[in-house]
Formats: sequence, structure tokens, C-alpha cells
Amino acid sequence: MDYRRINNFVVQLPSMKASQVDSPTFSPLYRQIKRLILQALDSGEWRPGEAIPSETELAGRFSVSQGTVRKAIDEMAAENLLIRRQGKGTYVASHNDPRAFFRFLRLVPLAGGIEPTKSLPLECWRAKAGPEAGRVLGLKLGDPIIIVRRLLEFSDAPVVVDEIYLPGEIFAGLSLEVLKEHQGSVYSLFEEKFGVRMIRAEERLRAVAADRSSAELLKVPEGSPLLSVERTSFTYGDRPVEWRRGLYSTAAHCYLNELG
Amino acid sequence: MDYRRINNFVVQLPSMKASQVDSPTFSPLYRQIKRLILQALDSGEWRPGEAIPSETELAGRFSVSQGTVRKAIDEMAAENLLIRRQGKGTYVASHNDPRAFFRFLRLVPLAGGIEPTKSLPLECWRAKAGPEAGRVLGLKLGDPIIIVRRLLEFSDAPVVVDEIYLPGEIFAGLSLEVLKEHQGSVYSLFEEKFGVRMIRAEERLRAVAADRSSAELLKVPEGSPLLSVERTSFTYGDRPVEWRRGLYSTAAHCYLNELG
DNA sequence: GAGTGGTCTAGACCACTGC
DNA sequence: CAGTGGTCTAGACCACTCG
Repeated sequence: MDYRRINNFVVQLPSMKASQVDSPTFSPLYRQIKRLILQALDSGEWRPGEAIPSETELAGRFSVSQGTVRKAIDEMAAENLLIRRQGKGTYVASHNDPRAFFRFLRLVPLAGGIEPTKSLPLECWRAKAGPEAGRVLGLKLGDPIIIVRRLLEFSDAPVVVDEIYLPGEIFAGLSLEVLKEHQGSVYSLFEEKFGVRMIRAEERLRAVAADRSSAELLKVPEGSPLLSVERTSFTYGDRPVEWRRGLYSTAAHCYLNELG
Repeated sequence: MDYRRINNFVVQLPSMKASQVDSPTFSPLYRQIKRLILQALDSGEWRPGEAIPSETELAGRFSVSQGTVRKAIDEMAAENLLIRRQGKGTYVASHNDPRAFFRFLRLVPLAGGIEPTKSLPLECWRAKAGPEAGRVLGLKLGDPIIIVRRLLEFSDAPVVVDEIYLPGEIFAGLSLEVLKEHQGSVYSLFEEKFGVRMIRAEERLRAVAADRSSAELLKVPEGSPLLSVERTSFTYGDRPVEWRRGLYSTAAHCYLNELG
């Protein structure tokens, strides 16, 4: 199978010439395979925690060599979308995996060690999207949204209070009871009960003064400095599906970040 | 060339058996190649901005296939240690590259856009390492250190004030004049004048109240919330070579972080 | 046109898992 | 033992850069 035929095969443009690198539609075979696997993940063909077909099997399905499938999977494993397990198979990443937990919560105690974490849902109510939530979540003005208020405790001391904004359409069945019943992270709940998997997020950090209500919950003086963390989370295809704002008390903890 | 001989070749343990995966010294060939390239970088065989030998050349030098060298370089390119340029060659990453600049400064204006940045060195003095600086920088108590105080302006408004702690041994010739003369980032100065390349850093963020002196420099009220950013930077081999603490005014800017 | 990195294939063998 | 991912090789050809 020569190069030209290969490029044409998956792109399904039989009239395409080999040298089309300038063309915006060009991408190497392994990226096209990657996109196909991504689509399958997005469509729910394989669910989080499950194994995807073996490399050999996928190679057959897409009519490419095993090495090309491997390169596609390599990239997706590097992006934490898939997890390889030698001798077993390749699995869809899941927020139930304890390793996934600290990928999104960067807060660590100042005095080393690992602490027991507890999430306490406080409130959960319905509202209509304002201009800001609409912009961030890609909703129209007045679309239904759900807001969750939470408290996070480390070693039984309150450290974070946050509000989570979700599109009402997708998270229709969400309630305070559902949140309280669930064991594990919020993202594992979203993944299990609503079929929404967060794969990436952007955070914007600032220092702010504690308002009255947050100060009470976090047991710090009103006006004391808190770390404000605003997060937009994305699922497959970079579709935003969550916006949240947290206020972190950094008296005994800090936000740890790695600059590569 | 069979697998066993290959593994023995680079590790230089002719008595080693093929199935030594349990052994802590085991690593696949391409990682051993990676380590050798890393050593060459550390020793200064190729300097930042220069091209390293071609894949074919390195393959010959290490007596492995070009594909194996490629995999080693792939990993190092993913870690921003090397930069590949199709048709030209593979280059040692440099802090002179404008793309490297925002890898370490995560501050962006709240209201979009890119702003002109200016670094104003204020002071530079010698001191002796205390217990804290000693621990972080891996120095003995009383070892010489150099401290730099700086102000960072965005669009001519002060946004960051920071202090940089450096091992006096390595940065012996550093002075306020040298800092003021240099065009470009501090890291590009370190790389050009002192042969020290920062490749990775850890940052710890907290919210604090502005002290008098910082408040004056940043033109904010004393006691107002500031983002405290403590950074430890590492060079090849994870050796710490810089510690700094910055206070960021987040009135018009925020610290942007990507969670993958 | 020569040299470099980029892609793709095919095949061999190793290492791990679980039946 | 069979099946899966992991490593390594060898060779072909494409795409880019520069002289």
C-alpha cells in the first residue's frame, strides 16, 4: 500500500493528491485514526473504565498497520484520555481511577503528607443562564442552568467553598440528594450518572478578600486573603460543560503547580 | 543484532541477562539513549540554540537504529528540552526563543490581549544561606547566596514584585548592572552568561495580605490581597538552582493554568 | 539535489497478564 | 498457553529547507 493511497483512504477524498500539506484538511494517517477513536469515545462506543479493542484489532478495522494505531493511541495516552496496561489492554480513562483525582485538585497541605478529603454539598438549585454563564458554557440567555454550592474539608477542617455552574439540559436529574449519596469525586458522578467526561480544564487564579458568607464557612476573618480559582472544564471536542468558582483558604494549604 | 545484545550494549553490563525488568537498573534502549543525550546536554556538548547531530548520525554514534534515537528525541521534545524543525534539524531549547517566555510566566491580563512586559531590577546583594534557602537550593548553612529584588510591569503598571535567591557559587559575577544591561528574560541571561538552563519549576501559590513595602511598589493599599507565588527551578538532573518568591497584584491580571 | 525530520509498513522478539 | 502492549529494527517514501 503506497503513501498516496493511505492518505486518501481515511480522509475519503479519492481525488486528493499526495502533496496537500498546504491544504488545511491534511493530517497524517495516525491523526486521522486518532480522530476516529476520539469520535468513538465521544459517541460512547466504549465507556470509561472499559477496554478498547486491541491495537491489532483496530489496525484491521481501519486498514492500517499496527504501528500507526499505536502512534494514535500513544498521543491519546499522553493526553490522559486512554490508559495502557501492558499485557492487559488499553482502557478508557475514568475519574473513578484514584490517580485521576489530584489531576484536577492541586491543593496540598503546606506541611507535607496526604490528608483525607471530604466533599460536603450544601445547596443545589435551578436558575437561568445570565450573560456570563452563557458565554462560558456556550448557552443562550435564559437557558436552564444548575448551581451547586459545596464545602471541601481536609482533615475535617474547611478549606474550599465553591459554586459549580452546569448546563441544566445535560445534568437534568441532578439534586442535593444525588450529590450526597455519591461516593467519590464530582467528576466521577458526572461520568457515571450523566455520561459526561471532563478531560481538560482552564483555571484562572486571583487573590481576593473573603466575603462574609465565605469567611464564616471557612472559619477565617472577613476580609482575609483567599485564593479565587475559576475553572472552565471541557469534555471531548473542547465543548465546555462546567464552570466553577472556588475560594481556597491558603492558611495551611497551597496550590501546587508544575511548570514543564 | 538481537535484543539481548542491544540491552547489554549501552548499559555496559555484559553479564546482564535479558529478563531483568525487575532490576532497578533496567530501562529500554531508547531511554538509555535519552540519558546519554541528556548527559551531553548537561555537559554543554551542544549549547542552547544550537543544532544537535542528525538522527542518523546519533544512531551511528550509539550503534542503534534511527528509530530508537527518534523515540529518545521524541520524549525530550515533549519535555521541551529539544525542538525539532522539519527539514533543518533538532535544536537545543533556549530561553531566547520567545515561545519559551510564557511557559514560566503564567500571568495574563483579565481583559484579553497581550501586553508589553518590562523587568526592572531594583537591588542585588550577597548573603549567606539560612536553613530555608539551604534546604531548597541544596546548600550548606552559610554558603554564599545572591538575592535579587525586581519589579515587573505590564503596560507600564507595576504588577509583580519578587525576590530571587541564587547559589552564589554558580552566579558569582551577577550584579545589578549585569541585570539592567541584559535584554530578554532573566532565564536567558542565566543561560547565556552563566551556562545554567532552567528546564522545569514547581510553584506554590497562596493568597496573602500586602505588606507595607510591597504595597507601595505595587501601588495597592497595604493589607490588600496579593497572590504569593513561590517557585523552585531546576536544571538538568533535577538540580535546584533558583528559588524565588513573587507577589502578584491580581486586580487586572490573573494566573492562568491549564489542567490536562 | 542533498540532507533533515516525518510518516508508514512489516516483522521479530520481549514482558506482562490471566486462563 | 494465548493475547496484549512494549521495544527494536530495516527500509521505503514524503515534506521541508537550503544552497
